[in-house]
Amino acid sequence: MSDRQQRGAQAAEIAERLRDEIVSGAIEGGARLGQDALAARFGVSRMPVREALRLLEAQGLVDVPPNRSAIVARLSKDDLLDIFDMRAAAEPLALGLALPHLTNARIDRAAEIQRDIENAPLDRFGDLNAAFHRTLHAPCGRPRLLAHIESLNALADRYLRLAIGTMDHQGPSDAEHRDLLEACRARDEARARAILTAHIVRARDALAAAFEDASS
Amino acid sequence: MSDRQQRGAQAAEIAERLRDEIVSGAIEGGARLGQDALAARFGVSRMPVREALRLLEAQGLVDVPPNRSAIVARLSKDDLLDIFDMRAAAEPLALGLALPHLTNARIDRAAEIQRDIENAPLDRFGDLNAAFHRTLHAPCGRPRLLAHIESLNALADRYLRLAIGTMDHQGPSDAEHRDLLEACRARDEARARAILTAHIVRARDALAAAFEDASS
DNA sequence: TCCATGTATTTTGGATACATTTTTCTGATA
DNA sequence: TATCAGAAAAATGTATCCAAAATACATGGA
Repeated sequence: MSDRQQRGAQAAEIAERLRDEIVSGAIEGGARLGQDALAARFGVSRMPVREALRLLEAQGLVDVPPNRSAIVARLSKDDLLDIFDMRAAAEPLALGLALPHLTNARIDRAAEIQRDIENAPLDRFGDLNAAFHRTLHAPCGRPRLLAHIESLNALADRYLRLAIGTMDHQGPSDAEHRDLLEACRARDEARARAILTAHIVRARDALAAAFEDASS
Repeated sequence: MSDRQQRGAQAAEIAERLRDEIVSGAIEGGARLGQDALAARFGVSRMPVREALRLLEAQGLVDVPPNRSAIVARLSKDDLLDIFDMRAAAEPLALGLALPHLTNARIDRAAEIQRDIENAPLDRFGDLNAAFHRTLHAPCGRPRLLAHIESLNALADRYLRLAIGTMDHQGPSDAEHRDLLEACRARDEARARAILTAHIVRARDALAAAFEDASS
């Protein structure tokens, strides 16, 4: 860990870098994550590596069976449905709670991120999309709920990256984002929640179809 | 760890015992969980203790600040709302997904647990209540969703134990459970979800009121 | 009396070392 | 050739050791 910040942050740093590699697909599902190999790679002992693996396990990105090497969680259609249905339950809740505290300035910030999404390269879509929704959800003031949503988004990103480019997801998504912003500006909670739910459900179905194609 | 099962299970065992003590209130919010003290108490080194604390942190039961002692998460009304609103989002989803796969035999098993609830002493309510709902949710076939709900139930139990006995929660809860079973027998998804949502929201409000009283 | 500063103690984070389990490799046998 | 047994190798789980950080405490000053 060349640029390690300070004592007590190594595990978090390792976890973050591994998470990026897993989410981006650089490490594929089913890959073995040996503690020794990771320790050597990051230049630390196995101890912080173990903590990092536990963190990733708690987020559902790796599986850590006792006495065996950690394995990157495999992708499956059932898992995809599991994740996206949880998002469809959690994110509208956060949005609805945030709406009364949502300032116009913040909505403008989200709109700016949406403009970035429409211009930036595809491989940045995951990050920017998460930032867009996070901007709208944050004022809900529910730390556990927000952490849960972040965790789900990391899981969802793996499926998104698989399918992105192979399908026309962008067009509908951009339109839905703009509708969502409009409903937020009008402070129309019911409509905003409905749009967000439909947004996630549509993404779920599109990705599920793309995943089936890719698996066959 | 006198009765430790086998290599690799110590951390999980310690976490489970600590979780029971935290949920039951034997250890109060804000209490310091020093690694050395816990290691001595369980007769192991600090290493499995550290893993156990990480597990509990992932479940939201303890806070582990860097370079400082872990402390049991404090209870607050905001946290209570956070937890119960997430339950109200997640559990009806699981129930709705489970309903098509729910057998009459399983509904009968849930009804039996409900009878136990009505007869058993109050301090068993948390466990039995969780078992009741788990029985109805399990057939949804969504491992992540079910794990999420279990985790939320552990957090919710802390608030339940605080208020139980000081309020008349049992009567309404029993009636709602019976209504829920009836809706399940009729395979009426919309009604079952509505009852469950109302059940959780009512518990949330009752506990929030009881918590405010206790805090004042 | 209260607050600030410096020191000593306590406690955590990480590295190293050892024991146990799992995995892999070898070789014999059907 | 395929399969199974056993041994060697590798990897994990735990204990112990050392260093860094935080807390507690004592001392001195306003």
